Amino acid sequence: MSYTYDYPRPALTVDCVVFGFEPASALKVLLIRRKLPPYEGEWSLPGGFVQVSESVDDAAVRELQEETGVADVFLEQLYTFGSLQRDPRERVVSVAYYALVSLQGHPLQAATDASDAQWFALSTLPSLGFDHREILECAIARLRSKIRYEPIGFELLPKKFTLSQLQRLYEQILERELDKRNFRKKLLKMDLLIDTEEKEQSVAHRAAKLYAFDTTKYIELKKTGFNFEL
Amino acid sequence: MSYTYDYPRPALTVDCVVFGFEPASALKVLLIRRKLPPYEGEWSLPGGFVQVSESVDDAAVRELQEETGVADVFLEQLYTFGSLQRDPRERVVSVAYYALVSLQGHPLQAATDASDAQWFALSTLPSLGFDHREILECAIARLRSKIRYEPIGFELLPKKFTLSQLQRLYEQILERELDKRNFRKKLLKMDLLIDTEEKEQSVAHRAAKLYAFDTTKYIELKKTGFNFEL
DNA sequence: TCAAAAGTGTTTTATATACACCCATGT
DNA sequence: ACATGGGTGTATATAAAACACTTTTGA
Repeated sequence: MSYTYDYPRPALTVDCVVFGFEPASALKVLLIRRKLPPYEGEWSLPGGFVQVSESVDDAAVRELQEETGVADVFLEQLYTFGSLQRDPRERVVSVAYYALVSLQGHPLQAATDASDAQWFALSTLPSLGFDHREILECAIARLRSKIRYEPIGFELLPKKFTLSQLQRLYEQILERELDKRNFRKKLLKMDLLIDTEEKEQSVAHRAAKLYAFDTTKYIELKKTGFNFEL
Repeated sequence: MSYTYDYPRPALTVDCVVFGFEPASALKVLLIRRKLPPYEGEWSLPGGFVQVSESVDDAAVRELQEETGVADVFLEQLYTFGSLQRDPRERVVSVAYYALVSLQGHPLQAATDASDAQWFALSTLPSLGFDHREILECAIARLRSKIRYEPIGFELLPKKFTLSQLQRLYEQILERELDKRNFRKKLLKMDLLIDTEEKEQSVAHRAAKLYAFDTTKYIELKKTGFNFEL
């Protein structure tokens, strides 16, 4: 690697695809309305410039907090988008991240200016500025494949959840129906769900048991070669 | 996303982890010896600055060609390393790539200055400058997981190869022994290998059949939901 | 008492694993 | 004729898939 000191550099940004799920609703993505050109008034992913004084990961956390109020969530690097014409003004390379949040307990009003941030169901997305549609598709693909071999789905649910909520989440992300008995059998067999001894509240039918994911146990099992697979 | 025009920007580089395999030898990585500080004289991954006029992908291709002479190979983005103290001189964010090359037919002498590029077996790596060891570990992890569900192993073999060569490649990457009969059964059942009707040359034992991977057929099958899994 | 979702087992089918010998070729 | 790796099949165990009814609860 050879270094030159003052040379023209691409600008560096982060963009975040924030997935939110609320049991009994659809999987959603958080978008913000742009206040400035280009694409003024259009929807785009939250994001912004990486400062020289912060790591790229930190920049993603900061932008997410600043633009949407979302904090303390699962956030993972997705892919870096580095083609030439991504931004109409100048050369911008963007490191994309995806976040998973449970919509029970992450109200949007925490946002700096919540009026400009909004959740959209994946089926009714508006058109997006820049190459953000492509970034979003990339994030959906990652979520869809990763949820099958890592227990990241739980990040989209409240700490205590029912098996039916978990199943509906998987069905939405994988876009196919799953067999209830086989799904429960497989999950319970892993022995990674803690029975909280509590039940769902105020439902107009038999109340379901609430479970919690046993993260500690999962980490232990993983060390011994265990693979979460669904 | 808000934009400021002239603000201090991190430098942006690409780094490439080039894996090479030669049947009957070990999996190797291509390193170059640094001619300039920092880490002068030490080994590091090939890489360099991203120009404003080229995409990040193109920068990776270019640096690989310039520094090692390697061209026309499988090259895929790995991960972006964006922590603060990666480079002792200034803030540098690096987009890492990994490449897969068959050592039969990619002689190193094609390099601009081959004397400074060298293949190392994974078991006898020198210490590396920057955070390149971490990048390398990340690439190994990616290769190890991806080879199980995408047919990228063939990129490390000559176009025509024997089943034993393929098996030894998998065994090295996965770091465990595989059963010969089961391995062959599984692969042949996928019906993605073309029997070239040729045989291995000049070996001191029964000559093995040479196969070629049927990329066209794989692409077709993938569309219909087929999954390469091993 | 009805509606709505929770919860539960067994059979069948497919896939993964374990395992040992003969074959072809060059020296 | 011997050493070296090439090539092959079957039996067993494990996991996936298919499938329908009873239970609980609130309205």
